[in-house]
Formats: sequence, structure tokens, C-alpha cells
Amino acid sequence: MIKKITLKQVAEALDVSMMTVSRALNNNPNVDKRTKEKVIKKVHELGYSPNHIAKSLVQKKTRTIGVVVPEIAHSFFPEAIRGIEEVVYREGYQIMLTHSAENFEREAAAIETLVSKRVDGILISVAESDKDISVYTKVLKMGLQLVFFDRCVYNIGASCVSINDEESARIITKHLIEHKYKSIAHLSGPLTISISKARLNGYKKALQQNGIKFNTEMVVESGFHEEGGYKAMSQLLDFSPQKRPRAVVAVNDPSAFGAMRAIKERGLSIPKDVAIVGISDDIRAELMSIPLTTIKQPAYEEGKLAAKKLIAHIEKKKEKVEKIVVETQLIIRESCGCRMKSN
Amino acid sequence: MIKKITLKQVAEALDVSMMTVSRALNNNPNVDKRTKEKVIKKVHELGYSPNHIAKSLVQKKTRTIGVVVPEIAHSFFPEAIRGIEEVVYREGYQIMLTHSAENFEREAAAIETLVSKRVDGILISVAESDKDISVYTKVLKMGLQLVFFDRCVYNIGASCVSINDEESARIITKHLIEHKYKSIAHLSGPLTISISKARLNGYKKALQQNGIKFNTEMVVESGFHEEGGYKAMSQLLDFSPQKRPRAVVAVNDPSAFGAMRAIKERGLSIPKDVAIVGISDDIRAELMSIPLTTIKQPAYEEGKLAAKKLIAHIEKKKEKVEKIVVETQLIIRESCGCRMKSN
DNA sequence: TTGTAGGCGTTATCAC
DNA sequence: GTGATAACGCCTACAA
Repeated sequence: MIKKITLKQVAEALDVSMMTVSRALNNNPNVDKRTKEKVIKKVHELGYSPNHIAKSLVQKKTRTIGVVVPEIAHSFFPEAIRGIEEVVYREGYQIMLTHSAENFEREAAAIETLVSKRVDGILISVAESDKDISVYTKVLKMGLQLVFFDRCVYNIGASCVSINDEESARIITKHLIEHKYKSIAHLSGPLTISISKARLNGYKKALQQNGIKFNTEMVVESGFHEEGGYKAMSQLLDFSPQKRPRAVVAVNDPSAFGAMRAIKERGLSIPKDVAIVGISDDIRAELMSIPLTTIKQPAYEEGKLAAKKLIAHIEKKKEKVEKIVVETQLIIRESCGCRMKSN
Repeated sequence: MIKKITLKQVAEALDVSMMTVSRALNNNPNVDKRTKEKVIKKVHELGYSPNHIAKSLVQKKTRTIGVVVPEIAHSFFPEAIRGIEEVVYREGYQIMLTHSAENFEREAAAIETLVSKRVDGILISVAESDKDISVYTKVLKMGLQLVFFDRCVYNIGASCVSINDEESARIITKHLIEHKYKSIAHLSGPLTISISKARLNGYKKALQQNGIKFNTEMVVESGFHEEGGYKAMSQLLDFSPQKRPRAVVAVNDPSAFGAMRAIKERGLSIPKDVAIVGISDDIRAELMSIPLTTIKQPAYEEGKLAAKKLIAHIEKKKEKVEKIVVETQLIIRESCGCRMKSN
């Protein structure tokens, strides 16, 4: 850290007390207009920069929030972080960004560090690995504010911002059913976390509501990433042509991208041989050679809402814990068989 | 901030001094093994979490670095941030992420806040708006470490990690020239910042080395974003068909994407009517209906190198200030006219 | 309107 | 190996 001018030095240079300088700088009304001007002038002259560390120590408030994401660069998260930053900036907070890399231990360590750094609250989208929710309840018990976004943990007393996962999966599965596909598989997320279970349930519900029997073999766990989608799809394609699914609901777009690669590598065509849909509306979805039909998830909005809710929890002692659901939208492209490519 | 157990309370519960607890927790060798065990046990029992704010105050070190980017969600930056996070995590630092939104005032405010939060150093990619470099020199003068990445400011005594901008632009322009295009335009970045000037120079150099006369009208400032690329390209397309450029070097991929949209909207075809190339290798480049020929810029690597260099500056007092150049690679796709789409 | 005293939760330093 | 004390730079609370 830098050797710097302190309040005391400014005060001495002006021959006033530290408190006068402090008050002048914090817009305290009880300070003579001329002294205030003098102080501000001297502060610039000396290049004084207030030490927020000291301020935080006495005020027990850092105006910093911690953000924990399982992934930084792909699909949903950059947009969500942009939304968070937007709100946080306007409210005069800062973001401490950490990354769990989908790993539970790393996530727990990140949370612990954020607590030690005394952030005012934490925004988290949980990692996909096996987990013990006591990490989160412990944070809450310490009185730290916690808001989940996208991948939530429910019923532990924290607010959450996400889409309606079950309904989104149900709608897009139903869309596939309307194409008369009967044999529809699901590439699921890690079933330890609730978002995956909800999407699986939505898929099941759509089948059931349309009189299609649910078949366990048609659900393969792919996780949330491209590689997993590729592997899971390959597994399904190893079935005999009669047993092979005619359509696939991927848990999200990256998983769908991996699956699309697997399908193409077998020389099969999308959607003629296998139709596929995702959930996310990743930036790449519309650019694929067969544009992906998907559910648009408003990442930027989710980030903003989550940040707003967290700050409300921090600033108003009695802010209501709630589940905030953002609207999604079915985006119909070609991978479901709705329209074929024009050229 | 949370009401929490302090060192003092742990000490009292154990009937030892605060220093003993502090030493035990910081792996100071001068602590009896059994007292250390006792301390650790009690710390867990009480749920004590060390207050890094207090620690930072006395040690004048926060183990936090500030990151300032002009953009959070698109193209280069998410990957760069991922690289930064990777290094910072391994070295036991945290990231405070801020966003200038390409706006100079906002950037200056972000830096000021980071200084007040007493980060140990700052990693910055500068905003595109008009600027006064005194913001950066002031930071340096305070003794704070500063490392630029991607968009640098040179000769002010700060290290910098970037590609060789001039050479990259020269190479990709030369590639276009090898296609026998004579009338080649440049969509430039904001000419106030050095990366744009360097790329413009590379473009000029390629023309000159190949006996093509440089024509001022063929350079239009597009900025770094899609919208600017669209507008700048539209301007060039307003020229009469004879004067209109036959090929275009965009300052980066987003600008190229905007330009491609403009070209298509006029009913022109890429690369038949207008060939185009970019610099970045954005995730979308290969997915475009006409895949974009571009220069691959290793964002993740740049982030890692910049973070490593910053931490070296922070920890070794005499780390050399240097310009670190990362290798780029020409990625040939279809937009330059090299090969036509297979189907 | 201004100043003084005390403390926020740690660690550095020196003593035992 | 352990403890007492004085910072670190600021703000709260109270006094003048």
C-alpha cells in the first residue's frame, strides 16, 4: 500500500482539527462554508485520498459486495455481471469478483474470503458440484446478506432471482411435442442442484401433459457445459436407430452446442435426424449453422434485479426475502424443425 | 457489516492474549503446538472470521487488485478477466472489478475509488473517449502499481501487456493485398488512443510496402463497437461504386460485424463485392454466415500475463517496467475471399 | 461551528 | 513461547 497523506496532515497544514476536515469532506452541514472551501483546496493541493479501509473499519460497512460465479467468460455470466455492475455503480458500491470454476471447495473458500474482507453482501450463482448448503446458511447466520441468482438454493431464507426453470423447460419441450416428435430426450444439468431438477421436471411435465410416457433412459446428465453435452449426446446416439431419440431438450445452450457437434460428427442432420433445443439464448445460438431454438433468459436483467435486491437487503433492515422470477421468451429458430434454412 | 467475534473474544475465551491467538492463526512459528491447537479449535467453535479490514489497515496491504475495463460482457474482456482471475486466485489476491463503459470520467472515478479502497495495484484497459493521461501518472506518482493490458498508454513508466498492434494490422492488410485487392479501406478505432494509431499505421505500412497509395478518404473512424462499424461502413458504401472500397480492414471484430451488417443490408455480398477482415477472433467470428478472417488475439493469456506482471510489481520492489507482447495468429476464413463456403 | 477523547480489530515491537 | 502497548486512519459522541 502507498504512503499517503492522512486526514491529520491535512488538518495540521490548515491548523484545524481532524474533525473539521472530516466533516468538510463528508458534506456535514455543520461546517463553515469558507473553512470547507479551504479544506477542499488543501486536499487537492496535497493530493489527499481518503482511506476507505480506515473508514470501513469504524463504520462497519465497506460498500462492497461480493459476487461468486461458477464461470466468468461464457454464455450467461458476463451479461449478468454487466447488469450487476450497472446497478452497483449507480448505488456507489464496488464489486469483488470471485469465481468458483464449478468447484464447491473453491466456492466455499471464495465465500470465506469475502466474509473476511467484510463485504456488505454476497451475490451468488452456485457451483455445479456436490454440495452442502451449510456454507450458505452459515453466511446468513452471521447476518451477512445473501442473494442467489440464476442457480438458487431455496428455503434457507435468502432472496433469489431466476427464471421459472420448470415452466421454461416445459414450454420448450411442448414446442418439440407440437412438431409430433414422440421420442424426446433430455440432457440434464447436475441433479444435485435445483435448477437442473426444475428443468427436468418441466420436461417430464410436458411429456405427461401430452400423453407421452417418460422413459428414464432418455435422460442423461450432461452438466452445464459444451463438453458434457457432447458426451451425453454421444451416449444417446449409441442407442440403436429405433431407440435413438428423435429430438432433444438440452438443459442450456452450451450443452446443446456440444450435442449438436456430436450429432454432426455422426453424419446426422439437424433437425432432420435429430431436432434439438436449448435454454439461455447464448450469443452463439442464432449464429450456429443450424440456428438453435431456445428460451431467452434475460441475463442482464437478472443481474440488475439481483444487485438491486441485495442492496435493498443491505440498506433496509426489513427487506422482504423473496423469489423474483424474470420472464423468458421462446425463440424459434431452425434446430427444432420449425423452418428450414433459406439458402 | 456483521456483528462478529473478534480476536479479543477468542483470546478471553481461552484466557490467553490477543497476540497468541493472532500468532496461532498466522502460522507464526513462535507458538506452542498445543496452544495453537486450542486456538484453532476455539476459533471454529466460535465461528470467528478474521477481519481483513483491520488487518489491511495496519499492514497497509489489502491483497486486492483493481481491474478497470471499458466493457464487461463482449468480445475480448470476459476472457481477459477470466485470465486475470485465474492468476489472482492462485496468488491469494482478490479482484475489485470496475467498468468505465468507454467513458473517461467514469474511468477516472473508478480509479479514484480503487485508490481510496487501497487496492495494491490496478490493471487497466483504457476507455476510448478523449483523455488526459495525468489520471494514470497521478496513480503512479502515489506509488500505486499500474499495469495496462490490451489498450495501453506508453512512456509513463507502467508495464503493458498487449499484442503487436501495428504488426497485426500490417499482416492482415497484407493478406488482403495478396488477394489482389487494390482499394482497401480501414475502419479505425478512436485515434486518441494508441492501439488505434498503431493499427492504422500497420494498415498504412502494408499499403506502402506493396506500392498502394494511401488515401485519406479510405480511413473512417468506427470506434471499437458494432454500431460504429455499421455507421462507418455505411459511409464508405455511400461512395460511388467506382470509388467504393473493394476490401476493408476493421480495427477489431465487433467493428467488422457491424460493417458486415451494413454490407448485407445494401444487398452486397461478402467477399464477392466487399471483402472484410477484423482483429480479435471474437467467439462469433467463426460462426458468422460468412466466417470472418481475423487475427487471433489471446485474451485469456493477456489477462494472465498482465495479472502476473502486476503482482510482481506489487511484491518485488524492483520489478522491471516493460512492454510485454503476446503472439497473434492470422486466422483465415471466408470473409477475405480465401475460400468460399462449402455448401 | 469546532475540537477532544476514545475506539474500530488487527499487528509490530519490545519486554518478559 | 507469551504478553502489554502502541499504532494504522478514520469516525462517533460529546464537550466547548
